Amino acid sequence: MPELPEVETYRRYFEETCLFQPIANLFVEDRKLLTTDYDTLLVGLRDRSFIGTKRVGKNLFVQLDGLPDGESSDGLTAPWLHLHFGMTGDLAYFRDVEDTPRFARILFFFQNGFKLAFICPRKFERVGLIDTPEAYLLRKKIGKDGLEISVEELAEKFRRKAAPIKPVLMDQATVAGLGNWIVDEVLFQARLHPERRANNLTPDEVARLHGAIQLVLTTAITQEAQYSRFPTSFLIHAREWDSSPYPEANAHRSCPACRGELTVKQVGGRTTYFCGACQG
DNA sequence: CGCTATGTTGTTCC
DNA sequence: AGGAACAACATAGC
Repeated sequence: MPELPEVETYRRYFEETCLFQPIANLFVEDRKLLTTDYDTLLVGLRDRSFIGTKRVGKNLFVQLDGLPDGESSDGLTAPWLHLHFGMTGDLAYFRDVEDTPRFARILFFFQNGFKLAFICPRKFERVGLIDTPEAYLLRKKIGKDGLEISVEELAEKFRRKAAPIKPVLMDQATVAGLGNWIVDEVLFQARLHPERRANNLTPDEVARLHGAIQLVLTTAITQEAQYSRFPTSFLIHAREWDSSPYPEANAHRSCPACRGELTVKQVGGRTTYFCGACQG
């Protein structure tokens, strides 16, 4: 699930549940999930509290109390926790042990008895301490957030990209937060073929694309990324991850605009849904 | 059993 | 050098 709208939903959930409670302990099932070694992470978290959150693209940053932003007095601590949800990550805040969700491979124990589970079904998720979100984003070459980028900035990113527009939009350096299904939805809403070359788009097409990014992201966040609640004009329903007992039927779901048959093919190495008629 | 998967990264090849 | 293509990662679910 975790593209930008899901991570934004997790961020709000985290803010509502986990702030201003000292941390007592930490459980990590598999240290491969950590980007900071376990002992350093435990020392950095214990007796501290989360005091705020920030999100850029699919990255969630959580600020810890006790140290000024970006400073590390003893070399063992850092003031921000970074979480990346991979393909299947999720959060769950709970108190009773019997409510521990499946795949809760990382647990933060608060001193008030509540716990935060970082649910990691496929172990593609990552957690660790960082100095500052800004330094992390720079190091990882992550571009502007999808909700923040301007049409001019987007056009500039496309200017020298000969690749198909789909992988260019998937690249977090172009714009942060768009993943496979959102890019398909954005291209459908903008009525652009996923294999159009990024540097061949007209200014009007770039403007449409920018508008579609805003539309899809804001719609998804408003619905808390519950796909079934999205407007019927959205292509997402052709995927229907949660409700289709017949996968082969999905590939032949019709276009929400013209009711023509959808095309399903690999573009940029990912399964891509589009309407050849509407997105010609 | 075989296939696919919402993401990122490292390698290889131009 | 820079970019594009693709395999690999680890596991679940169908």
